[in-house]
Amino acid sequence: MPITIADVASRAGVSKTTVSRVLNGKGEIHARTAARVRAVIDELGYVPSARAVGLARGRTRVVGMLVPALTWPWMGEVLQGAVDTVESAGYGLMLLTCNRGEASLRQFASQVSAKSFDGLLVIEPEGSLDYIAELHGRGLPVVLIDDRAHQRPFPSVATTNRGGGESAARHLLELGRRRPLVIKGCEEFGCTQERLAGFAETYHAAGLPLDPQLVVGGDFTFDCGSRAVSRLTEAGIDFDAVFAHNDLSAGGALQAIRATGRRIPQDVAVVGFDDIPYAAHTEPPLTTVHQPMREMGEAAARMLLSCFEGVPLPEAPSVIPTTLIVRGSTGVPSPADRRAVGPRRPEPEPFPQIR
Amino acid sequence: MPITIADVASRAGVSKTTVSRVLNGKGEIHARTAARVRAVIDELGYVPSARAVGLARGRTRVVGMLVPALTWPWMGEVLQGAVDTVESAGYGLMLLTCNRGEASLRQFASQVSAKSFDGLLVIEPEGSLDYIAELHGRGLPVVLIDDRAHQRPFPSVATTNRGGGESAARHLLELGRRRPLVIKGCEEFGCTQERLAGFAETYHAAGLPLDPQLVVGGDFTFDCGSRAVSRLTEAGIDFDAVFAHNDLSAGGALQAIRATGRRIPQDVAVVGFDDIPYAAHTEPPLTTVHQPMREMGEAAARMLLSCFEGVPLPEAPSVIPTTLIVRGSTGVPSPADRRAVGPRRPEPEPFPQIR
DNA sequence: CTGAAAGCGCTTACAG
DNA sequence: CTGAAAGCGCTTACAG
Repeated sequence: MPITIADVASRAGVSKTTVSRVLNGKGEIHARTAARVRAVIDELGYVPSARAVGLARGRTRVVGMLVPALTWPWMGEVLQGAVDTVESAGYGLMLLTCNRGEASLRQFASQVSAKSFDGLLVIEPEGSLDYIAELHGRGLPVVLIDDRAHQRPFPSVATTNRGGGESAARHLLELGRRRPLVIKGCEEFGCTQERLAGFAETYHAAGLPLDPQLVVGGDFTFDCGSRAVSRLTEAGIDFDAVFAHNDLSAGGALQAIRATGRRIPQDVAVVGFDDIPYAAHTEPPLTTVHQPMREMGEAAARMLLSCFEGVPLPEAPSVIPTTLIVRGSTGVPSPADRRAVGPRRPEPEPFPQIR
Repeated sequence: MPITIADVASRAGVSKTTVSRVLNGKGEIHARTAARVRAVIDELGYVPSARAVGLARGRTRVVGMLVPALTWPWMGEVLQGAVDTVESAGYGLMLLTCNRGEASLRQFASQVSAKSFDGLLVIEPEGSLDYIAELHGRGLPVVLIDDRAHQRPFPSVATTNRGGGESAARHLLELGRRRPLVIKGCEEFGCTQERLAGFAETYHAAGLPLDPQLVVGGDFTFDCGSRAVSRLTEAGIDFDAVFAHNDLSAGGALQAIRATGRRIPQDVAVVGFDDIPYAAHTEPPLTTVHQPMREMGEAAARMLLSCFEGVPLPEAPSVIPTTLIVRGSTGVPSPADRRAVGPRRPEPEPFPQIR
């Protein structure tokens, strides 16, 4: 009983062709006819069936978004950016995951084969990068939100992980810290390498190459941060700063340092990476490198949408810079205080993090 | 050039009808014929077009999920539960938001009219509950993840907000706390009322009705928690415990209490609500009422899917209980320690919260 | 057990 | 400026 284009046509006394033309603004139509058709459309509250339009036109007006996990702390921001952009353009966003092993990759592949979406947004496809590359090769529009795209020409959005590492190093150097401890992220992520490289090079250039003992492995968890600090402290290896590759591990470091009785930032200054909401609430609040997650989601979605409009996808990554956010863990006394250092300060975005 | 059912049919030397029957396992088919068709399907890697199947069958095999915001700390868990369940059933999950005012509600409405999905999962529709109710009335399968559904018969999944408040109260009573401060959530959420009611009744039943001065408004933010504590402290109003309606505001309370030099839990015991990952990392770690967000997402998705299979949606809410998680903020000495109290302890789920 | 044909609800040459 | 007809890729009575 849902109303169709045929209902509109007969009620307006025109053909379905004419209704379709009014709907899509194609072809010349007598103003009076168009007005009449529009009136009927409004009267009946007619909306074309997405299925039928999709079949006839060969596209779905749906964007797929493949994510590794929905529970990572910054994932909501990326998603929000992407979904806002996609919806504003009148598209839908289909959420896809393929982190439940082989079976779920098959699921994903069959969604692709079924042509359930016109293009794909992908966040850090760990195991599936090759498959994604193949899809891209076969003509499916794909935009990555990832760093590893640097390696091959691939449409993607990235941030300045290396630059972020540099800014953290410059900040700690300005504070006179000579022996920073680096707590790395998972090795398999490109961002880990970049953040380390930027940080290490800056210290090296300042005549203070990193002590290899002070560059320790981590896995982006709170626990890896606190363990790293405890281990070095027990081993009697000294450090006067910490650069952790994400905020969670920085938070772990913060707690472990305080547990040993050292003061932050006087004895040890701590810098994280990400700027998730948690960073503003540690004790003291965490200085960190802000990643523009929401903006990256928006930019990736915009790229994909304009590709649908015929704009070719750029092969070089679109890079949105990080920003150093200085808080108490490196020296600002008041917990409420917060200032940005660097070329651009992100808008004072509201983080709607209630409940 | 994508291959269609016609390609498979001609290559297998049968009609499209037969291919369709093999695909869908309908009707009697000669074993040999079926095998041949299946071989061709595999050989060609044929997957039916979702658009065409949708149009022919009148359903999309897509579930819509309407969320108020993607950046709330527990949203990822709900989403993960829903998407896992939906994908395992071979369905897709279309993410919808309508929090950008009137325009975005229209966007949503038009997705509904376009019949872009077969059913809808809805999380706490603040402004749109009436519209959702109307859609449900018109026959769109809808499952709510919300508490307010209690009020009208509506298929929904909820948790024991009242019971959670009770368990918090019992725990604090056992610890001998007689003057608890309650930091409420936003008034417009049903959960706020329920959590307060359960807590207040339990204290009342123990002969210790709450002091009205100690029940203060809040908005689920970190800041509202710290402000509430500071304000009462300055006013010289005494309390020996805090029950905050979410973990963020409990975290704020925690910091403010420590800032005044009082010890936790010796001087003030603190209990939160939600059990987001943050709760395990406060100083001291936060005792809190665990909400089964992922399970709620899964349950809601399962309800909707079985409705597609013909099982009628229950009008009474499906309730998944909360669990009290006891940590250092009410008395466990070691930060690593954690034990569950109550009828059911949630599985020791891995929170994949890396990066 | 199998197939020709109509139909799902649109769009788009093609013809006028 | 407008419409009849074919087509998008499937499913489903209907007939055999």
